[in-house]
Amino acid sequence: MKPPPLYALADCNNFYVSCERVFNPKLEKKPVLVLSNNDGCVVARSNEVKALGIKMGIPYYQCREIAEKHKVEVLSSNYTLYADMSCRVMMTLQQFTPRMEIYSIDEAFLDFARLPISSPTEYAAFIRNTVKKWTGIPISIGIGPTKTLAKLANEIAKHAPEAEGVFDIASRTAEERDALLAKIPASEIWGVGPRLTEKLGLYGVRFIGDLLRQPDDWVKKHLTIAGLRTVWELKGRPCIPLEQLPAARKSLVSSRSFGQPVTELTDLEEAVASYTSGAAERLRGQKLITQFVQVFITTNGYGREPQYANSTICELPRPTAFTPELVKVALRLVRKIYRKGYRYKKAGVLFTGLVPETAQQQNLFVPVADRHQEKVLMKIVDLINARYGADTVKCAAEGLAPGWTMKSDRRSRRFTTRWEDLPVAKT
DNA sequence: TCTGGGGTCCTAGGACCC
DNA sequence: TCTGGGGTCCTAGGACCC
Repeated sequence: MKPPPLYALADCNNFYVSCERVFNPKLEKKPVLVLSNNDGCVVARSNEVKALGIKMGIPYYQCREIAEKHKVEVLSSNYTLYADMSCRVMMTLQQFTPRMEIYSIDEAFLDFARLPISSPTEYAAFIRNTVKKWTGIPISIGIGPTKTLAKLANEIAKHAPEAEGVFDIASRTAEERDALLAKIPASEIWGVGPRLTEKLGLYGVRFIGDLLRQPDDWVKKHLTIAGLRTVWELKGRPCIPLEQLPAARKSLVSSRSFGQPVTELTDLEEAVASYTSGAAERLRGQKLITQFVQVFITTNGYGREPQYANSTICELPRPTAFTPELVKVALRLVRKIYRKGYRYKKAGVLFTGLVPETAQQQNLFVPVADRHQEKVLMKIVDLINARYGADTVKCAAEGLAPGWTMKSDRRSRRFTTRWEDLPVAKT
């Protein structure tokens, strides 16, 4: 007999803040927030910061005053550190189930259905303690018969103090579950964002209970097929399967806002060359090659100044991950769309039509031997940059001392991935 | 003054074809 | 005044996620 489906969602609490605290215990119990790239927006908040009413995603300048008043520790994001910590958490979680989906940098779904356990709640509590002990990262775990319900259970686990970080919605009776869902705002549902919340509100649908009372065809009409799946999941009917293998990537983008507005083509060229080079390195890291290169540039959409945004795309004669070729194409594209007289805020490069490097088509006009040389060259460049630090070797087109780089004034050290940055226990 | 980056999926509408 | 119908493919835009 097939056991009934049971999913656990493990979610790291305030993940980036927790990573920082592992290596800087002085931050414990203090208000801490982490900013996005370019020190632009708030992307992680400790509970103390949440209590101050500082909202997720807002631009930092809108909360600087209150942050300074309450002596909030403000940090730039350190993605190298977070990615490595994420890896440790995921490896730990992996010990507890043969079937797991890494959903994001700080979340994983664990299949609990086939495990020889008598109490999912106790098992989850054990997992939670182990992750904390092995990695230093606090997590919460929600358990449910579908992924959407496990997500919701996780929210409950995080906010109900008596839950102690674990909540199992599957073990509740139908009445208990209905009573619980009736009081939760529809905006908390996985897959319901601000737009849909507003739209639902117009129809008087404010709580999950309201939504579950709507007939299927009403849901499909107003929320599309994705919304209908969500509603079925909320009713306990699994529609979103566990994805153990990450889906094949379809696109890869590298884009940045500039620390200061850029007006000159030469600066844009350097930025685009640099993003292209970084994107190409990631492409190779995933053993992919790209068929299309797209470049986009844009002025600051928030400002009142004259606006301009454009993008253009080029199909390559054959898919590749060879940096010099990609940079050459990207530079041609940025020159094509550049217009003098604007203050540019952001540029980016998008690779689409990705295929595995092993699936490469032969091309009559490009000798196989040349391609082999390209591959060897890129491999050596990647090795050097991995060992001696990013940008030890790079294209001249990327510039030497660019003035357009992003702000990152308060970044912590790369404690776990650079020898020079190893934490010092005592000096 | 200051507003992130990197993804996916769905739909509507136009182009095009027979 | 009348002005086909139905299918596919592609793209842009909108919505969501973290």
